[in-house]
Amino acid sequence: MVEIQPKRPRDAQATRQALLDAAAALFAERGFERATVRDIAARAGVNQALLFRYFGSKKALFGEVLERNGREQLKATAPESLLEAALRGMLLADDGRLGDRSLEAFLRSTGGSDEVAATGRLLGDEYARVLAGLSDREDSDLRADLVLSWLLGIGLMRVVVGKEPLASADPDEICELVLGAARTLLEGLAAPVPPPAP
Amino acid sequence: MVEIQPKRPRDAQATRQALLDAAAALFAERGFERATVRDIAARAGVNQALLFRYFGSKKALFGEVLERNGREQLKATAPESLLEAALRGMLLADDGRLGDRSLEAFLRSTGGSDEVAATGRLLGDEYARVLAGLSDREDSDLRADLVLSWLLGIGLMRVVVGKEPLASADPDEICELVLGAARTLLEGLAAPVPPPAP
DNA sequence: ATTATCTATAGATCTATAGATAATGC
DNA sequence: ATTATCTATAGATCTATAGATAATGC
Repeated sequence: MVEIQPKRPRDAQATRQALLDAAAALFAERGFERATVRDIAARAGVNQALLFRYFGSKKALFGEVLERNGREQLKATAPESLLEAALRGMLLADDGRLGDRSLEAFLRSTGGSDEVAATGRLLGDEYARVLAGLSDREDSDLRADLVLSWLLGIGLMRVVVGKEPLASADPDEICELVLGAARTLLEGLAAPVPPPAP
Repeated sequence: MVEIQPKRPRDAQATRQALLDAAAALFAERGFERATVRDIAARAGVNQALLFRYFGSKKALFGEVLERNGREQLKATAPESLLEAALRGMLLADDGRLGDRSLEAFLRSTGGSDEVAATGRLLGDEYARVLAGLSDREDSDLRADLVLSWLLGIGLMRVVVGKEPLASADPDEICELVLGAARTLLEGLAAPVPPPAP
């Protein structure tokens, strides 16, 4: 299964990028702790010492991976589409798709170290701020946090834990259930319990 | 900060229990990987070799911790109260409280190993089955999974990540927002968007 | 005599670094 | 000459085990 790597020309920039890509994939597959620097370097097809030369430490590399991918989606998506885009990105994580592997990497790494959690918190703040902008309620920040929590929880159960039937459920079906409830929560409609029909 | 341990009488049962308690606390604080067997044994006030004698391996100990605490709450709570009980249990996790530390342990350990995730899946199945019983919809199992995902996501963001304002929010306020939306989701009321008021 | 507990250590990792080697640009 | 890349290894863990020690029950 080991591909014969074509001799790569000396190119610091390309090596750096290869390390970032390999790290993104391995962190997503195994989480921070179980993805070793040797595995990452091997997948990138470069020597393990270069990882430290270009990123300083494994934690610093993780931070760059998370920021890079996360901010990409944030900048590329309009606020009112962010919720659906983030949810669909996560629901498709299993496929060969790239995209929001950073979220998966984060979910598999949270327990690992406080610095990992801190990196995730920064990104979470940005997502939540956008979501809060969709709400007019005075507690919009809290509501946004709850919606964001739901997104991450669904990713945790579906992708990391593999809980059935959620793990195999149709993305459209999940979106319909989740987006409806989430929008209701954000827009502050109190989702009143209707009087029992006779 | 190290307490002088009173000489403990030789008691295999008590030692086993002390290890379980220490493990529950440390797994919750640091997650599976970062809670070392030496730390656990030290907190229990016993020798590290006893952990292997009584539980076989660190993973087996983790499994027992998770099962013991999780099933306690499941058995002690009526189905219609489970959602609120689990949510409140998690919201109070920061306090000196014991209770549902197992959930925290799980959240901090998910990335760690597939066996850890598998243990969590078993427990999740039981919770979800109870929640699904509250719903009459044909997709009640999926709806229950989504509610359970929300619970875990909130725990992840509040306790592990420390996302503000969620981390410091009043439990009652969170319960009001979450329980309303979750019940709506379970009971299958489609949370219709009301027509815009003039 | 039984068995709970402890000592000592094997064996396997993993991150990170110091310094050698070799490909490029001038 | 510069600098991208590689070799070799220090140094620090951590889980798990084999076998010694010592407290209890008969």
